[in-house]
Amino acid sequence: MGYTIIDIALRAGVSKSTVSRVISGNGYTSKEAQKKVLQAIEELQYKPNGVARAMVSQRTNNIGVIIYRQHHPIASHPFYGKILDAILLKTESLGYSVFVTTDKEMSLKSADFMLEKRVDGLILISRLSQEVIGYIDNFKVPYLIVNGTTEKDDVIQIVNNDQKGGRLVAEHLYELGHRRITVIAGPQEHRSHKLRFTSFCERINELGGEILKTDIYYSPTSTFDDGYKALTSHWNQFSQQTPTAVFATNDMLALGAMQVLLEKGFRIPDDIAVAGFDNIDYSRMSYPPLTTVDVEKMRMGEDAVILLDRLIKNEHVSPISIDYEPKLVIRKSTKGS
Amino acid sequence: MGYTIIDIALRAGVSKSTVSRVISGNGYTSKEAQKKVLQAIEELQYKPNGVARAMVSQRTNNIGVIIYRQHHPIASHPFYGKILDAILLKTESLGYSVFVTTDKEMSLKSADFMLEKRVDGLILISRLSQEVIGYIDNFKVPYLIVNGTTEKDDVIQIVNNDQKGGRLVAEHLYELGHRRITVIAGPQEHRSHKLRFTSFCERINELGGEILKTDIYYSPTSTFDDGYKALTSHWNQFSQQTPTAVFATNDMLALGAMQVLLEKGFRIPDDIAVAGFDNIDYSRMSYPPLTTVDVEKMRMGEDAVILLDRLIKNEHVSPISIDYEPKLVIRKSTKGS
DNA sequence: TCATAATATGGGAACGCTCCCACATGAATC
DNA sequence: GATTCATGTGGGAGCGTTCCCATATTATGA
Repeated sequence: MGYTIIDIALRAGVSKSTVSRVISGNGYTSKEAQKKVLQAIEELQYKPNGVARAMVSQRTNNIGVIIYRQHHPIASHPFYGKILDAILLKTESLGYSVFVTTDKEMSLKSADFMLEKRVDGLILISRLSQEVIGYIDNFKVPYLIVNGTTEKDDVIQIVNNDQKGGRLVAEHLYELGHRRITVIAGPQEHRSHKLRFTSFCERINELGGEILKTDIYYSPTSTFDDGYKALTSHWNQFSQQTPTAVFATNDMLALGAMQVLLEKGFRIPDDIAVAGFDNIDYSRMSYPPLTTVDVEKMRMGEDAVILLDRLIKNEHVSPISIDYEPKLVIRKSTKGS
Repeated sequence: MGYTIIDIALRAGVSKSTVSRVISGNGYTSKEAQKKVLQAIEELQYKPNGVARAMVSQRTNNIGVIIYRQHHPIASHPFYGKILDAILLKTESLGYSVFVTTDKEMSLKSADFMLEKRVDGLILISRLSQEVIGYIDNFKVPYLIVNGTTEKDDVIQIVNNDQKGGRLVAEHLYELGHRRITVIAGPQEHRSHKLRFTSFCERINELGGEILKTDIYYSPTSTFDDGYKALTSHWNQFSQQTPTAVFATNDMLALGAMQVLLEKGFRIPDDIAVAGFDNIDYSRMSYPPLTTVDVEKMRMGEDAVILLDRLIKNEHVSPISIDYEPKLVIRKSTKGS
């Protein structure tokens, strides 16, 4: 294998303790010793062994990210992938390495993986099962949850204010004069979809409008294809009493629905307006670009890392739950220029 | 901290050696001892310490993935993110955990990170600088390169056959009767963009056509916005001698260009056809859906893991370079239904 | 000049595991 | 009855660090 601290010590003519001190910067070392050690390190291209370090220091400087996945997409997911990006960026600056795992329903395997590898902390993304969370909670590893929920009330949770977002879309569409609105509601077990959906409907009611039961299309999953199917499978009904707007609880569903409408020859937004939620990258790339609600994905990931770092360092972390103000992003799918 | 193998030994009334044997399954153990040990493990919720294991076995069961990034997007990148997804999926089944890092130009830091963490192997994605590759090559860590290149000829490289793909698009557009084609050429330092671009032009020439120098718009980067800018910044010129087709060396550029065309009121494909390359998820979600060349992103990631695993286990790996047959995916952006 | 502090260095234990070796038992073989 | 072999067990070294402690040297101040 590679060189060890002892090889460096031998070559520099000092003890391994001195080498250790030079490398870590802890304790006293003479300029002379420093020079010799540094030179030896350079010559041998020595890299400290992180495993051995972790062994004695009881700190791996690794954090684990577990992303729940229902089916395939994980890292490349336009929403979770962004959060992951932010995590990767932020951890780098704090000196952590990141283990990324994904988790299928009910599996404790990914958690075990992380626990055995002894990460310093864990970031759980999306709706992991309570079983998994409970399991992780059993070990004393610090962790927090991003865009998911748990009954445990002492766990940091980072979420978007989805109620507020749902209301923003409702107000926007209502102001534009839409009175008959079709809603494509994503998986209602999922906190975000549920909140977006219910707050949207409530706000419409408050404003004096109404969402008809028959205008609500539920979708058990929330992909582009689901959005596409939601409209095509209800097409007869939909086309007979064409609403003037469609709201989907995330952008993917909205984009799928929009493709159906475009294929059928509807002009957007003249014939029908479409709005989504998440402000994923692709929402602005469609034609027309999609009106949506911006969720601060990057900030979620960043804050997750910052807070986890505090948790790991045993510093006090006061707010147990963080949520971000969503922002309505008006594009041409609801309002032509 | 948590329990150790000694706690288990004490509780089960055996020696730590026996516990170790039960856990690993190596060596002889009596049914009786097994039962006692397993029970103790269960009762204490013991998890073997991966760090200590790695220390003695000299195997961490971790592999590192370094993705080159020019600017921001990394994990969420529609192309590299997919490869990462496949890596994550495949490593799980082989028992590895994955460190993910990103690398800015010229930075050796991420490599150092991985090296110090003592990963068993490395997957390098995209065009990492030769400096970084050379640096990694210095240490004896097994590694391979996905969708990138190096001068070293003993390094496994997994790539798409971009020449073939470029030719496929050329043939498709030529067959459809397009004789005046605008090409948006992504960063030419990048192997893929260069090969796609040159092979496309060559094939057009072979077929008897010609790509005019003035119809080539170079773009130093390859995002949606770059595609958008490529057309808007050349708009006067472009609109005067409108070509009948646009080919961009990746889907993002193509989608950006397509948005400009749609904004300007062009009908696609009737007025102008558009083709991209990569078959990213979003290529089929645009309207009209984008004709493109499918690159087997998932397979690239999967094969990378399989081969790296062999490398790590010191098994023989014969083909030094793998490339995949690209497949033309014809959608409505070139051929209306 | 002698205590005291600051600076500098080396030795050795410890982290939690694996694996080698020594040893003990009982069955099988000669 | 002695020798071999399969089965089972425990002790101890070692993986490459960090960190504590002991010790040595030099500087500081009465």
